[in-house]
Amino acid sequence: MATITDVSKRAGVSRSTVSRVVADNGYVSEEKRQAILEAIAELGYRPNTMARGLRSNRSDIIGGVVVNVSSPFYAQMVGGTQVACRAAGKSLLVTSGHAEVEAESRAIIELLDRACDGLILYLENPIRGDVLDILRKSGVPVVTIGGDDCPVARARITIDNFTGAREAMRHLLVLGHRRIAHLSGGLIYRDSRERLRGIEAALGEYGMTLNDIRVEYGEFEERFGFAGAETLMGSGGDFTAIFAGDDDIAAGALLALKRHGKRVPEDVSLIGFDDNFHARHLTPALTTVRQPVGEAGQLAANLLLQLLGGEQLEHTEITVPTQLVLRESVALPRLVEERA
Amino acid sequence: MATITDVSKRAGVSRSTVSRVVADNGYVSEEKRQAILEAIAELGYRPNTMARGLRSNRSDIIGGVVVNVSSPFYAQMVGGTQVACRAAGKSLLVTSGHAEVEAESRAIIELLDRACDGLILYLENPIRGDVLDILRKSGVPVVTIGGDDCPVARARITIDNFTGAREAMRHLLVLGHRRIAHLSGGLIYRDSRERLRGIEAALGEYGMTLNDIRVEYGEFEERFGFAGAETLMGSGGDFTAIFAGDDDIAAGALLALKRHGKRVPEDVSLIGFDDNFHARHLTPALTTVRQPVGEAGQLAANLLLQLLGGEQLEHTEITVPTQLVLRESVALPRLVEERA
DNA sequence: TTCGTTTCTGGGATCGATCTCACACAGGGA
DNA sequence: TCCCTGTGTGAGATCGATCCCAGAAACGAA
Repeated sequence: MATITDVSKRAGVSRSTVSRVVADNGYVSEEKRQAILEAIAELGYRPNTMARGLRSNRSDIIGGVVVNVSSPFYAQMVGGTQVACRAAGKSLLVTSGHAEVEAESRAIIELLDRACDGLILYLENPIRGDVLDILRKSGVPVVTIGGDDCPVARARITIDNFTGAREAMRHLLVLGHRRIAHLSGGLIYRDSRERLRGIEAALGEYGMTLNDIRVEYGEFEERFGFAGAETLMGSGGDFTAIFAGDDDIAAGALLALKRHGKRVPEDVSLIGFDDNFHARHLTPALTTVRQPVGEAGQLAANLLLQLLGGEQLEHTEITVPTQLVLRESVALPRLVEERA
Repeated sequence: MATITDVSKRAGVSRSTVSRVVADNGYVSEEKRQAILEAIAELGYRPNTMARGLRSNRSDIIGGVVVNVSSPFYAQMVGGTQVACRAAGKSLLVTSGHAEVEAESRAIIELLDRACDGLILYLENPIRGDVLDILRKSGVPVVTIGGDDCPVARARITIDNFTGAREAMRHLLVLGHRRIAHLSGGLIYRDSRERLRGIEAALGEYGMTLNDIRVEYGEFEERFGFAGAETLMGSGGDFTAIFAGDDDIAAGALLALKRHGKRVPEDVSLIGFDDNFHARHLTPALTTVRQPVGEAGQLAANLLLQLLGGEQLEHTEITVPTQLVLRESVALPRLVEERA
């Protein structure tokens, strides 16, 4: 591989001058600039990122941590982030945190070791104290998506789970549903808690509280949707609508409902959250709340790039809106009464 | 940040000795080793990856190119690769090639610039000549997944599209289907071509050729599935089964079939390819061919790691098997005759 | 002419590790 | 005694860039 010295010799100038041309700063005569560019082309010179990084303490790498890169949800987010990074000439190095403190900690440390210029974190746990210290000491700017408030984060993207869940719940309430069940992804997840708050808010508008509906807690997984719906039906089954914590849960619930001969939406209305890849492929197509995941990832990247550009955005918080997507899985509850 | 010199001073030894302890090679007395480890812990020393990389010409980064990181299919592959890389203490840097020559070329160059120790490439186009030269000159080991034969690849993972498609087609033929349509993802994709070969092979076993079935060419997209099925039905619709190029196409076709009042599988059997996230969520659940994408990604990483370990695997080729997954979308064709 | 400013260039230190080499010493074996 | 091998250690070169600084040249203004 050709080095900057090779180029400088070929062009008959010093390394400094070559460096100036490559970095496009400082004064260089047009004549030498041309000679250098020519030499670069002839030798196929590409600057050594390691050497550059070592000296300048920048890597042009943005580090990212998400729960799981292989899940479609996070993949979409990463995709959005990558688009923004690429446009700015940065590479994106992404790691999975698997929603475990230990893995998340290691992921952050690894990225820091790689001398990332900045980090985008989607964590499920609060950052461990020692990692927080290292992070703070490193001075690397951090943007978080979702997750809890992180003391080192200079900016934060929040997905509006609250409003999304409130809208979804309102939708059911407006149509006249009152006997409603919610299959929650579990209180350990901030997302779940936010959604519950949204549900509560909607109920409040109708003079109801969470106590007036049936709530089951589980995991963000299809099998919980199935099991949860089974439980609901086992114990009376007196409900006209199910609000699932996410689309996977909804898919499981749908299976269970069908197994019990319940028609959706004629007998039971079903609503999900996420608008993931298979929401519209379910039968009936699932009414759900769309999260603009890719946009969130892109926004996070742009905020980080601004920070890297020297802009001061202390504790900026951007909330990206969710959107209720009406499909076929929700209907008026009176259809149930008619059958009865 | 503490440097190796800080550690050496604190422990009262030379940098060389510290380096030996960190790299765990060469002779170091137990006494000094302890002192050094202590100093490392106290100072929170972490070796600078840039400096190390610059000197040793290794980055411990594996580079990957896939078509599109945000698609679930590739995300799964990347997930598998990452697991293997992590286990070996390597980071994975992935970029999207978007199935375009230009983007794929840039992606490879970028990874090379990052001094990746090795590359895993899932490309849709043959590598451009100039990139090939750079790649060759760099001496970086390359493993390809799918895609065309790549001259620089030291090993290659192939997903057995041929056998998968043959099995799927056989499945239809064994059940008695003869009037069959195939919605191909398009001849520009190697995968499509392989699948067509598989289809041909199965047909051959029954004394038939591709001319005996109806083939429509399009894209690996749901809307082609819809349009393709519409076309089929528009022109007579004399078929008892559709073999879709992939599950997205199948999903589109299913929509079109339903729209025309065709029941699946009673009126028309439908079979897909991929076993992607929504295959089993369709109604009826889709019979399809599973591609072990994650495993392929993992295998590729392991091969690359072997290469990095110095093993000679010139032109190794591993074919990972596909598997027919029987669900609900295929039935005997005679049901159609009965209705008629 | 002198001074100041702008333009242009190269020397050399520097980033933080690795790695080769020289050397010291201990313990055998001939 | 001499030599060899194995063990342990540090000095210093090196990787390939960046970047500060000194200084030259050109130009105009005073």
